[in-house]
Amino acid sequence: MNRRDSERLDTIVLGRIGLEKGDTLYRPGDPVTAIYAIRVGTLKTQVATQDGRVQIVGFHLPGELVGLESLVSPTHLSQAIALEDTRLCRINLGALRALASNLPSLHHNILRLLTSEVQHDHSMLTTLGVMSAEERVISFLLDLSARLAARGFAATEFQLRMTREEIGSYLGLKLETISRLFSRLAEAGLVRIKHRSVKLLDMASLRAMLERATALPPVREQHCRIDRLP
Amino acid sequence: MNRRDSERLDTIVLGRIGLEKGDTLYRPGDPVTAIYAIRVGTLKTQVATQDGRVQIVGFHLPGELVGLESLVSPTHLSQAIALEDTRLCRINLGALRALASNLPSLHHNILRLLTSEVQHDHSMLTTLGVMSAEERVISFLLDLSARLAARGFAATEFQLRMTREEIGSYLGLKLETISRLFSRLAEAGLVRIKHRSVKLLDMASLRAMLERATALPPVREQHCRIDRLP
DNA sequence: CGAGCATTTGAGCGAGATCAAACGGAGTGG
DNA sequence: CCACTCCGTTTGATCTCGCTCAAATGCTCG
Repeated sequence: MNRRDSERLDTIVLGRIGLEKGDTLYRPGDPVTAIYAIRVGTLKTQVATQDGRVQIVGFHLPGELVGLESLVSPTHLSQAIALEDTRLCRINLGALRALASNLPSLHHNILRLLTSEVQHDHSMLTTLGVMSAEERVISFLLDLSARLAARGFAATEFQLRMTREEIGSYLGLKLETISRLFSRLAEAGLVRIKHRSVKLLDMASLRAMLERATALPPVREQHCRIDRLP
Repeated sequence: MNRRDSERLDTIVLGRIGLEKGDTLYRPGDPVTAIYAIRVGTLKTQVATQDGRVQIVGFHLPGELVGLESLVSPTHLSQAIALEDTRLCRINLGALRALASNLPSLHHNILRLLTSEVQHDHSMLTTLGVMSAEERVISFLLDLSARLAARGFAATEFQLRMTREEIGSYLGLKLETISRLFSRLAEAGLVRIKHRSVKLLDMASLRAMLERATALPPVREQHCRIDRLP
């Protein structure tokens, strides 16, 4: 999105919202009237099952958007909750739609954001589907690090804004498992984790432990009829 | 999408493709030139890790679209493979974009399809994150049943087009576990499964075993201050 | 009819869950 | 300012569900 588009985008910002830690931005069933850009703070989005089990489907950092997946739904299907005191821009959906229909690049960007959401979800499905607990935790730390770095924050030293239980919910593990694995990684000299403050000491080794598992692979041989990958 | 739009859509169909069982439609790294509508047959889409572990992220039935998540990406990030002999319509992406910019309802529909993809992925994340193996298998059978019914096929009696191993990859389980659970559900009189042919005998009980786990909506308390400015 | 692959079933194992207890830090009220 | 309390975190002991390894059976398709 170029500067001019950004300026026109500013015209559809409805207002600013402040949330305190624990506040809900929206919940399942709420009518969808806006999407949100995070100025300061962190949110989680989660879906819940009838019996109270919760799956956290995303953590959202400053500079990222929230609520995009509800773009065309009449009501929200997930719940967004602030992990700390947070300030957001509220972006009017109707105005956004109107503007987008006159601004192909905006439309294209919305599509791009949505598809990258899908691709992130696919990588999370891979994480939950095939990775060991240790790999999931490393993958979580590296993902957080990369996203913070992309926003201009330090890549190797940061504060966790979520509890062990929330990390566990996100990764399909229990809080004790998260705690144990943090301890084990620290023992191995790969990280230093005290409470919520994290320092990644050996990014290379952490990445190496994932290379076994991560990465959307390069091209494979040309013929059809590959029904099993090596 | 109404009838007139559908007719205009027909004008951008590039051609028809036939795939044999096991053929790859596209693979990671391929340039994205089209999306596909399934006329007859079934596909799986999967992402692979460097070391060869595979996560199946979707099964795609007749009448559904494939490749939508690559809409704005220059190259594919996943691989699509036919599970049986399959015929598809190839939809030219450039033409689709051009048509969409003159046809707001088409644009809206594309967004709707993408967001429902996101929501399906969120429900899969919940499945992988919090459900037991038995719940996952039931959820898989009911999802398949519902999607087949939505396309006019029988809801309680159908053929599986995928192996136990593929079901396992989709659900984050091993093939032996799938087989054992099929046997157990059959023993309990809830289903009849012989090889690839499935008959759901007691949908009510199956749903009940999931209700514990599924469904999104209960509202929680907690206030949201939408009008407090930073 | 035979070969190869998918499926079923059994036995034993292990990663992660569960149960339990102690510790520590942040916020609150005296 | 300190003590108390609450909650998040750490760590240990044990258990269990789903995995691994193994072998037999049965389709499917050439």
